Amino acid sequence: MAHWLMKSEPEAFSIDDLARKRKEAWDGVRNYQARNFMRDGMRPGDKAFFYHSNCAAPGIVGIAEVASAAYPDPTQFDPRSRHFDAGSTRDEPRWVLVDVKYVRKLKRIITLDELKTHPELAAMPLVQRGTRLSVQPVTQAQWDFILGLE
DNA sequence: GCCAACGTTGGC
DNA sequence: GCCAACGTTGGC
Repeated sequence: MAHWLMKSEPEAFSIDDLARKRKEAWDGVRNYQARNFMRDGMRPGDKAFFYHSNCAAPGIVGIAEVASAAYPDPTQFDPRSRHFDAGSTRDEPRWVLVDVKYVRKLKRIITLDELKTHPELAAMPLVQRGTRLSVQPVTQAQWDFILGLE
């Protein structure tokens, strides 16, 4: 079973929002690399760190579970959506999403600052300069190490 | 196919 | 709100 990290701006959708809704379609991903991870890598049952980005204290705040295979993101077909993509068709959708369901919050936020201090995590795209990938793989070793920090 | 311009991400 | 870094677009 693979592990992942998924970023969300808490102002748009936070771990508490997921806790309340239990399950959410992870729409709006418009980056090919992130899409490919969802489409080709994710399987139901995979676990993912829920990461809060673009906020006062960026960091890992919880755990979610992949709850579906990848399927077309409906927002790409909706002209009123900010994620609308005029170049995508229903026959050949460009963007996909997965459903994610709430597992739990961490006992505390493990901040980006803290993650950066550990050499064990230096290979994570998350801590590398200039990387903006919003869906990224996490190795078993990194996963276990981070949970050990909790 | 190059690359400048543009838009977005996301830490700070 | 700023701005560095990056990905995408589109003219040529």
